[in-house]
Amino acid sequence: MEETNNISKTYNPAEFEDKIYAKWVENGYFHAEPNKDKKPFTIVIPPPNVTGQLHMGHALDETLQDILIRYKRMQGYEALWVPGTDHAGIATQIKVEESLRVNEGLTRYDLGREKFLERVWDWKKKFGDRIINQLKKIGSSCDWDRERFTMDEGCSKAVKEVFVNLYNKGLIYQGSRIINWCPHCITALSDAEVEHAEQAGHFWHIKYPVKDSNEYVVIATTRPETMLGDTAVAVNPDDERYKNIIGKTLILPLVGREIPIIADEYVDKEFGTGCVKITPAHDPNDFEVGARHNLEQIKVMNDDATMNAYAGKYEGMDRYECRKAMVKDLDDAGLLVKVEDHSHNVGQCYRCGTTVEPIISKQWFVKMKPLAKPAIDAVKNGETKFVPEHFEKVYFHWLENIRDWCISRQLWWGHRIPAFYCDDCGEIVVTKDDEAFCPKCGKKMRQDPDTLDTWFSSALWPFSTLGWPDKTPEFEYFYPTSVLVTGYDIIPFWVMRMMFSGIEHTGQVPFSKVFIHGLVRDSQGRKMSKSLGNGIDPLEIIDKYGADALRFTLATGNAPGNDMRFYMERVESSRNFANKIWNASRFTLMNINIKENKLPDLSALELSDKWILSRYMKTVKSVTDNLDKFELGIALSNLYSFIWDDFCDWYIELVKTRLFDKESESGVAAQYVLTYVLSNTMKLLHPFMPFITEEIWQHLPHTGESIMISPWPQYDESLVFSSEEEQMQLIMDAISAVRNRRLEMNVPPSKKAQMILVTKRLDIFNAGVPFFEKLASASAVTVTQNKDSVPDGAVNIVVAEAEIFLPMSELVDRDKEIERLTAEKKKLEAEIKRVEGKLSNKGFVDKAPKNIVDEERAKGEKYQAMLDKVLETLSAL
RNA sequence: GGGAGUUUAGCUCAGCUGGGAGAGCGUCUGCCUUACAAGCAGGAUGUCACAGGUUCGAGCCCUGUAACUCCCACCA
Repeated sequence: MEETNNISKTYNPAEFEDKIYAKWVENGYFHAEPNKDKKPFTIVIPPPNVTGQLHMGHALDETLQDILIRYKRMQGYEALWVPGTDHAGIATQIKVEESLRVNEGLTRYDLGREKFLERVWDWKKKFGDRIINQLKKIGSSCDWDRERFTMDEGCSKAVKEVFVNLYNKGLIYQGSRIINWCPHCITALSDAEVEHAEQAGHFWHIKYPVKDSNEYVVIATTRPETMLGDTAVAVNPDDERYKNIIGKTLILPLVGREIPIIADEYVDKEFGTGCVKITPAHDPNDFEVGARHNLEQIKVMNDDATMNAYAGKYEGMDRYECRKAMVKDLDDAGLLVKVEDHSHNVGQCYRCGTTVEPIISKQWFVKMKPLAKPAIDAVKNGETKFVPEHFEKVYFHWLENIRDWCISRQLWWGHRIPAFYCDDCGEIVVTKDDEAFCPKCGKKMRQDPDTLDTWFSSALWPFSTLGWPDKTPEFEYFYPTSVLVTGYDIIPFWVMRMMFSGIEHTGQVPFSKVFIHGLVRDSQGRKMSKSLGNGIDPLEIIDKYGADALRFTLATGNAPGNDMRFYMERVESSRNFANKIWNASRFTLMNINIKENKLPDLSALELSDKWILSRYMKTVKSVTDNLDKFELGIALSNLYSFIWDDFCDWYIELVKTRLFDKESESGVAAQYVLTYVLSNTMKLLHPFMPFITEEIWQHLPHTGESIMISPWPQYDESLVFSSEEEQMQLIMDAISAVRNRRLEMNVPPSKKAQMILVTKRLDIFNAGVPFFEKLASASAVTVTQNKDSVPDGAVNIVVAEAEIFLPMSELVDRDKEIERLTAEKKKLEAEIKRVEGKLSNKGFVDKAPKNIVDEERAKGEKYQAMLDKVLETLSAL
């Protein structure tokens, strides 16, 4: 990064972003090592799925993390950002199967497990690399030496360690229970992986005849096909209507099987007919009832939700086909009493949208209650804090209502379950070893064919990536991590599971802060999705507007945890901001010939210098404070207005005259201040817009290799000049007032005018003379205490502490002037009335803080003085 | 059926512990002022959803109402 003042005329991020990133990587600035002399600051990336490419939500997530990590790095922390990707079991397997089907007409079974997995690894390589490249384009300062993958060797080791430990503690068990089954993905799902959607359905009322009698009961069901697996009908024991038939036997229609009528508290007398068919193999409640009454469990479906042999004549039909056929048969048999419309919630697979089937199945589970408790406590006692805080409620709600976690998946892509079976004697061994021999008969054992829920490995990510279960120096130093940055939609899947896993396996919470952000939506507020085709590719935005503009857009105008809308006008305005910075820097470079970046002696500072330094210091403070509070949007908007309004619109304009005379003492001082403020402001902006700030910083006089490893600006009280700020404010207000009047009177800027400023505060306004000349189109300025020199009929402007006259009597329209002054008078009187109202309120004067009361008094005096002048002018007319 | 969030300028949104309503975009007026027309200067636009309450003082705190959004939920 050579030092030159030749900086291209227009802001063109494509010219330097990639080059700068390559330099950063080359110099190892992103790399972190355990370092006793520094405090660690650690973030592990929420690993993007290797299913495809990054979307705008990722861009937001990465931008926020990069802002935090760069900020802390500059503050002197040993800042580590661990990058990586997630194997995303179901999601990736579906993608690869789909591509196999479309491109080659093959299924995974055609290839076989081993060959299929090779294909998935190919896919992983391709998309994993693409994702890493996208991360780099955004500017992410990840430690690429520590890039991880949820199925790499280390993560696999951690997974086995955890599985075996939990198994040995009795916290992992195998059992036959009702789970959510996706017939399309052919696998079990956890509760979190099921989305519920309201669906229009029916309530079928069906007669079940009582054996050896003309009696019958009527049950109501939304899933008639499951009656093939009914093994009882239940009524409430207190239901008078049915008391006398408890214990009798029913003939299951269409099947002919005999089933008992049982009594169970579970049945709600008020709902439906008060009789409930019990299908223990296909419904979680019925499963419980069945268990209490020792009922047989008859599973009537295959894994793909077609009916099996227990369905008799319906065998081979799809579940919905079967439903239709059965309803018709029941109707034909006169057993269908009525059909009601009924909308109810149906579970759908979160990956493919297929309606899940609750089904009995032998799976592996994690016992959640003992793990949930400490995870709840850790947030309750503040060891881990959510930002914004209200997301803790979501977290608590999940953990407090949690049921055991089904972790086995009938997929090929994922961590193989480390359990081995002996086909001869049925012995089970759970081990970290890759193979096992039966402890009883010595025979080589068969490994469980299933894999683990993707989230099982993601749950270990904060420590598996740092070397756990080994006590590596990295683990010892960087763990627990500092902040987790993620979207609120992923709290139940991931945040919660990392929490209880971290506490259980490392004895420590995995992170002390959880910084939650919202979703990125399209311009109409809709979720960006493939099916709607409304997604915007972050890379396209970067190509066109630059990564800095994208980052600015994502980091601004939004409070933590809230969703945001993304649209091009916002990106354009971000790019315009970058362009503004670019040009202000170009101006600076064109006007300095100093070689050092330092401040001149305080004695050399002029009013405007003190003003901008003071404003700058306040910006340092607000940006730092807001970053510490995760208020990135506020921090950034403070910087925006400091740069654009204070630095560009005022300071640069104020010092132009001095800069024309580069060699003068005043000109040199201006160069130093200009350079100092710009360069340090670039530091404040660097976490948000890393590329442009580096590019500019490199061109300015500097010490050190890169802005990204330069120290974060410190707040320095000695550079806060409050009275100069106030003085400058009065001058600026006067300038604005003159500009306003001139525009009102249609005076072109090219027409200069004499200006007489009457004030009692010569000390304040004398310093403003050059500024009035430069910025208020004044040809000659007179600052005086009396009105003697004011010609008759001059244009009059009343401002705080002064009255300004422009001798342009030919432009003054007496009637209009009276009208304007009357309006002014009204306004001032209203203000005075408001202030007086407050001050005459005894409660206010007595109870309000003194500084507030004093402020009001001062305002009152100021407005009164202005009103007096307005009245004076008015009466003269 | 629970729970959360939102409601502020034409649009999109800020507004930190209560002390005279803000930004960006759009719009209107005037400017090619040699850093920037991706710009400069100036202007207009708000019963801060509604109704109560607390307070000297409420966009902000409390209660209730309405609308929208989201999450959770085994009434068959």
